[in-house]
This record gives sequence, structure tokens and C-alpha cells, in this order.
Amino acid sequence: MIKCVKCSEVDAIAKAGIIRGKQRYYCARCDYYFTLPAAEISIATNSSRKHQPTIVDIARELQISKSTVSRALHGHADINEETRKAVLDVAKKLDYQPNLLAYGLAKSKSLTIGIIVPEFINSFFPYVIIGAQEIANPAGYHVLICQSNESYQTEIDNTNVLMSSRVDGILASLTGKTPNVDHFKKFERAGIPIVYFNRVTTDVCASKVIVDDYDGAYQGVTHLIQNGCKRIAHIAGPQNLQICRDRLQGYKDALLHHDMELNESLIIYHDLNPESALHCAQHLLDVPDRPDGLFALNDPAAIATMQVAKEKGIRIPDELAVVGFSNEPTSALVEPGLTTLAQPMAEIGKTAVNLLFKQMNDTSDCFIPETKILKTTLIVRKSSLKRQF
Amino acid sequence: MIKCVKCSEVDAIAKAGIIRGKQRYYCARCDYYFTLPAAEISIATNSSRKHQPTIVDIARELQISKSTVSRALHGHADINEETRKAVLDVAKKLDYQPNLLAYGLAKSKSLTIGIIVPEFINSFFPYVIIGAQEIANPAGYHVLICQSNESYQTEIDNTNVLMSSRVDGILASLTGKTPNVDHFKKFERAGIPIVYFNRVTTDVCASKVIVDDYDGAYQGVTHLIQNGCKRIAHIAGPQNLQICRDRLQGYKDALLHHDMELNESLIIYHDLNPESALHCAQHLLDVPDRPDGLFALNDPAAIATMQVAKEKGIRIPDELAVVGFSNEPTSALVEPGLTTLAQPMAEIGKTAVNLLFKQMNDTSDCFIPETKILKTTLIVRKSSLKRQF
DNA sequence: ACCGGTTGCGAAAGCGTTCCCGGTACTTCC
DNA sequence: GGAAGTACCGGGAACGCTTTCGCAACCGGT
Repeated sequence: MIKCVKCSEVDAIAKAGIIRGKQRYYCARCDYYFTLPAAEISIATNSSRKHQPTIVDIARELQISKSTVSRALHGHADINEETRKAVLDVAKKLDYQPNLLAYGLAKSKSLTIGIIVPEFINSFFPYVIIGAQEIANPAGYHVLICQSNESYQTEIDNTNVLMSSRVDGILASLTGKTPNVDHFKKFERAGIPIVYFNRVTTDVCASKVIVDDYDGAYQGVTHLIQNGCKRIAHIAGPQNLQICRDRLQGYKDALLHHDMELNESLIIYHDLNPESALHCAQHLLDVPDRPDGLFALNDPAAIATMQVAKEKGIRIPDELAVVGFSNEPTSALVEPGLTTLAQPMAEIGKTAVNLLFKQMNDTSDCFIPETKILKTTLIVRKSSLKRQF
Repeated sequence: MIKCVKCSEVDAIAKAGIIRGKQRYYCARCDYYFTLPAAEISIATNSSRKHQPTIVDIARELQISKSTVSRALHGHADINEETRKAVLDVAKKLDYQPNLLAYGLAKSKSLTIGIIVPEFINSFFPYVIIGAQEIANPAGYHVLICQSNESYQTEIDNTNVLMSSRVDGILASLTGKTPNVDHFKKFERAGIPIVYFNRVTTDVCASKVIVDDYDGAYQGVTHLIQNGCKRIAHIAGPQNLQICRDRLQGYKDALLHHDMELNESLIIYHDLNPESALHCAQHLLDVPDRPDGLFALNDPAAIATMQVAKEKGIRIPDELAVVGFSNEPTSALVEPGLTTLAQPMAEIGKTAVNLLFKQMNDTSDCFIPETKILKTTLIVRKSSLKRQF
């Protein structure tokens, strides 16, 4: 005996097909289609994921409205001190944790900043990230880390992930293969501020944090010259990156200003993949007229070269003096210690986040990007001090 | 001339105080309080944050409902192929990116897994994270990385952040100071699966991924014994961590099984802070009856000891043979190369995520935790091969 | 003509917040 | 004693999405 769920009519009911596996009925009297509720099937289905307390739970417990709870939790005005305390007590009792997703949806901000780095196996980027967190966390922001793994496609994917996550700002360091920054344009269009650091390009108008790469390279190469090197090679990076062009230029200018000849065959291009470093080193040390000095664009490349040199029995620094870039912790551990240009890694992260915050809080309609250039410091170790000199 | 916004009465209007800076009126006829709307003030306020396209935008463009758009975007059934294509086209045209916050709110899942690590300066955890991402990303999950910086309080804070972010699962490796895992219990209560890896404790019933630390330590110490060491020291870790207890036990048993005496004064406890490593090394090498072999609980501690030994002019391995643990890339770079027990780092990450997914998809009401124990491999380098032996 | 069944889509209820508006009750002041 | 002002609180829309369910339109077989 089927009763219409609306008019409780019994006689005017007709079957009206099957819908989603359930019998459908039609009540001719009230012209209404309906199916019968699934009769208490699975009252407690799979409730493995328990209900997390919400402000509504707190409100119910205290018999007040959720607006009041929300106000209380945020120390808003318009709230009685006693009420506030009561809310805070219940919140603690229920172990309430605000739902950041709901918060983000309501406020159109996620309290998250995204960081895209090419890798974090070497210490450079981890240190930058730690610096960034040191500023971001106390400000209530947390950090979503994406690594592009030196892959252009992954970098694009990462931008989409961060876009979907509705991050409030971006810190980015490009891969060596990124030909353009079109995939970052969407952040600009969406009004999401972005600060590039370290690996930047010139063809974009945005805030940047870099070190004085030209100057660092110039210093490093000059140091090699002063230590008696006559044929100085350079492991350069991908030329899409400004950082690599600057270091290359610093190398070139240092040679020229010291009246040394510039030999293109002594410049090798590294694509920043770990394996590539070894190939560069091999190549470099295999040429007939071997260099007696090397300025590498980063410490891993310098260290890789030192390893290969050792295998070949080439003495460092006497037969080959080496200077790296970054002063990663490892450079102090290798034998001999690697002379290198220290970058203020944590400082880079901090500066970048500060720049980002500045841009996020900027209310003027036309924001003027800023470029911060930090200084490098030459750290002299044994890898560059030729004995016979 | 004020008109009541309800009944348009003019005469029965009286002023009724100021509310939030605005004049309030009272209409005696309809017993109604009201204020006047703020008359078009700031039509275009600060719209620096542009509107991101939503499914409603797509729906409007195609004159269909947002339900249909949602279905189309997810390749649902109940959708006409043509409609689906049209939706996809418009989505592409508008550069639509789904709002993960809204998605998460609606579905009560964030497609995010949280990872808590004590640090990521050394290479171990980065490699684990990369392994984890290799499984998580293709499955549509992304990873929220928190580092506790070896601080118990920060670890607690991190659990709260991850709770608020409504992550769908947790991978955790504890600090050396974590006395208990009460702060992780909330995940259990909320039904959020959690897998501990590497730095685990015994006092919790959860899935774990570890390596056979006991066996690794046993192998390492045996190797030292076989290379002629008579007095083998051990830099041990905090005893709240099972991993450290196991390595210590492996060390002890290896000595006992080879009829060597166990000298408690040769065991030094490292709290895992970077500076502490140097203190341990100093202490170890300053004792009058210096050890001739060292098994360190990890590579950084082993390398720190090698550094200190070098400064003191102690020859490695002849005067002090050293074995580390983990096979971080640096251990191959130091001089002499560090003998160590290789951990399958990426494998640990992958296994942990797989275990997590297994638990997330588990529908049975009582999940049985699993512990995966991976194998270590002894990598012999020069730091342990005494010449005169 | 009617029933059984299929296909495709729309309406609307949530998800957990925030925040704008009203509204009540009370105090203060002329 | 009435108007002005203060202190608090509740209702409800909005954020962008998923999902359930209702319903129209159709088709084929009796």
C-alpha cells in the first residue's frame, strides 16, 4: 500500500518507472512524482571520518549563535568578556580547530604562501625556505612547497596546484629550462602577488630578491687570478636565467680587466641536473690544454669537479684551483675546503617574504615592483690557494 | 524627508540614535528600526584581487546549471558528451582553476597530505619527501611540509596547523625531544590516518615505516670489529626514539657477540641538534683512553667527528675508524669517504604514502596498523679501512 | 495507449566560516 | 521623559563546490 508523500492519497498512485534503481511512483491527485525514502538503510554507514567540532557545535553547547562564537574566537569588539571566555573554554574542551578551508572560502584568502623551487636536495633552497618560514609563520601564514625538479612541465603543473589552492602569494625560483614565465602570468591576472628569488628572469615586471651575482663572480675570478691562475675555466648555467648570465659576465669582465684572454672553449654549460655536473667536469678536465683554475656557478658543480679531478689524480689547488658559489655546508667538509661566495640564504627567504607581504598589503592600484640585491662574501678555503705561488 | 523602507511612511519616522556611525530611524507605524543604505559609497572599492572564474561563470556562459558543469568537469555519468565538451572548452577559455578550498569544504577532504619532519637541511628528509611526492602527486594529492626544527613545541604547533588545514593524512617523523605522541592523538580521534616513519616511538598503535636499525647497527659495528677496532665508541641519539634505541642495542649486541667489552663511557648521547654533534665529537676525542673506532647514529654526527678529528690531527681511519648511518650524498664527498649504512630514502617515502593510502581507503571499522621494515646496506668507504690491519 | 526504463539536466541543500545588518536592553543626558 | 548613545547578540547571505533528488523527454515493447 503506497501513500503519496504529499497528500497521503492511496488510490491515485501509479508506478512510474525506475529511477536510480528505485521504484518511482506518481500521484495523480497532486500530480507529483516521488520515490520512497530508503527506509533506514545504513543509518551508520561509514563514519570512520568522525565529525570535527565546528563553531556551530560550540554555539549549540552555549545556546548562542555562531556569529557570537566567531566574534569571540577572533577577539572582536561587540562581545562580552564573559561570553568570550565561555566560548574559549568550550572551544578548548571540544578541542576545536578552525577549518581553514571554510575560512579561506569565506575570506577569499588561504593564509598560505606557495613556494616553487627547482629542487631541495642541496642545502641552498632548504635554507631559503627556512628563512621564509621564519617570517611567514609568525604572521599566521604557512607555506606550501612545490619542487619542479628542474622540469619546465612540472613547474607549470605546480603553478596550477598553487592557483587551485588559492595561495595568497608566491615565491618562485625558476628551473634552468624555463623559457618564459607565461605560466606565472595567471597569478598577475588574479592579483596574486609574486616574488621571484635567486633564479629570476629579466623579462618580467615583478619584485625580485637576488644576490649581486656579477660582483660575486667578479670577486671569485679575481681571487683565482691573484692566486696565480693563468687559464681559468667557468662552468656556466642555462642562459635563460639572469643569475647565470650575470655570473658569466662577472667571470668575463674579471678576466678582461686583468688583461687575461677570454677563451670560449673554457666555458662549459651546465643544465643544472645533477648528472650534468659530472659530465661538465669530465669534459673540462679532458681537454688537452687543461685549465689551472675553475670558477663554477655553484658549489655542487665545483664539488663534482673536485671529485673527478681527484679520480684523475689532478691535485687541487696546485694543478686546479677551484671556486664555487653559495657556501653550502658541504663546501666546508670536502677536502680541500672549497673557496666559495657565501650567499645569505636565510636572508634571501626572509627578504622575499617581506617583499611579498609588502605587496600583499599594498592598496594603491599600481604596485611598483622592487628588486633587492643582497651581497655575497668570499669565503677563502684551501681549494683556491696554490702552494707554489 | 525620510521614508520608512518598509511602509514608505514619512510622518511616523523618528530618529532613533546612531548605530555604527550611521543615523538610525524608527517607523512608529510598522514598529521597525532601520538605517539608510550607504548610498552608492565606494562602488568600486579595492578590487585589486580580481574575480577568479568559477563553475557559475561557466554555467552562465553556457546557459546551463552549475550542477551540470560540475558533472562535466569530473567526467561524471549522466552527462551528454556534447555538453561535456562545451563545458571543457569554456573552462579552458576562461582559464578555470577549481577552487580547492571550496572542493575541500564540500567533500570534507582536502586532497592534501601533511608531512612533519624534524629538519630538512640534511638530505635524508628531502629524499624521503621526494619519494612521498612521487606517489602522492600522481594520485592527485599534494603535500604540505612542516618542519619542527627539532622542537617539541613546534611539532605540536605543526599538528595544529595540519589539523586546521584538514589534511587527509599525515606522515610524521618525530623530534628527538618528543616525550609522547599525545599531540597526534587528535588525528586518531578525527579519523585521519597517520603513518610514522624513521623516527617513531613504540608507544603508539599506528602504521610505521622504518629500516632495520638494529641490524644496520650490528652490521656497522661488526664491520669495525673486523677491521681491527678494539675500543669502539657510539654516538647515540635520544632514547625516546625507537630508532636510536635500536641502533644502540645493535651496537651493544655486536660488541657482546664478538666478546668485546661494553664500556658505557664510550657511549655519548647526541640530542640531534647540529651544534650538539660537534660537542659530542669533542667530548669523545678528549677522553684519555681514546677510542679507535666510532659508530655514529647518523652521517652528520660521523662527519662532524671526522672534522674534529682532523683538527686534532687524529688520522682517519688508522687512529679512528668511522661508520655512519644513512648514506647521505655528503658521505661520499668527505675525505676519506665515509663508510655508512645506506637507507633507501625515497623508498621510505613511497612506502609510507602507500601505507597511508591503504589506510585511507580502508573501509573496515577496525584498521590494523602495519609496520614495514626496509633493509639497510653497508657501503664501505675508506673511513673504516685501517691500513695497518 | 500505457508501462517500464533511460538520458540529461536543474534546483537546492549542505560544507564551516565571515560579516553585514538589525534588533533588544540598557544607560546617560538635557 | 524622550532622544541619544552603548553594549551585545542573532539572523542570514555569501564564499564555490558537490551531491541528492526531482522531473521532463524520450524510446521501445506490449
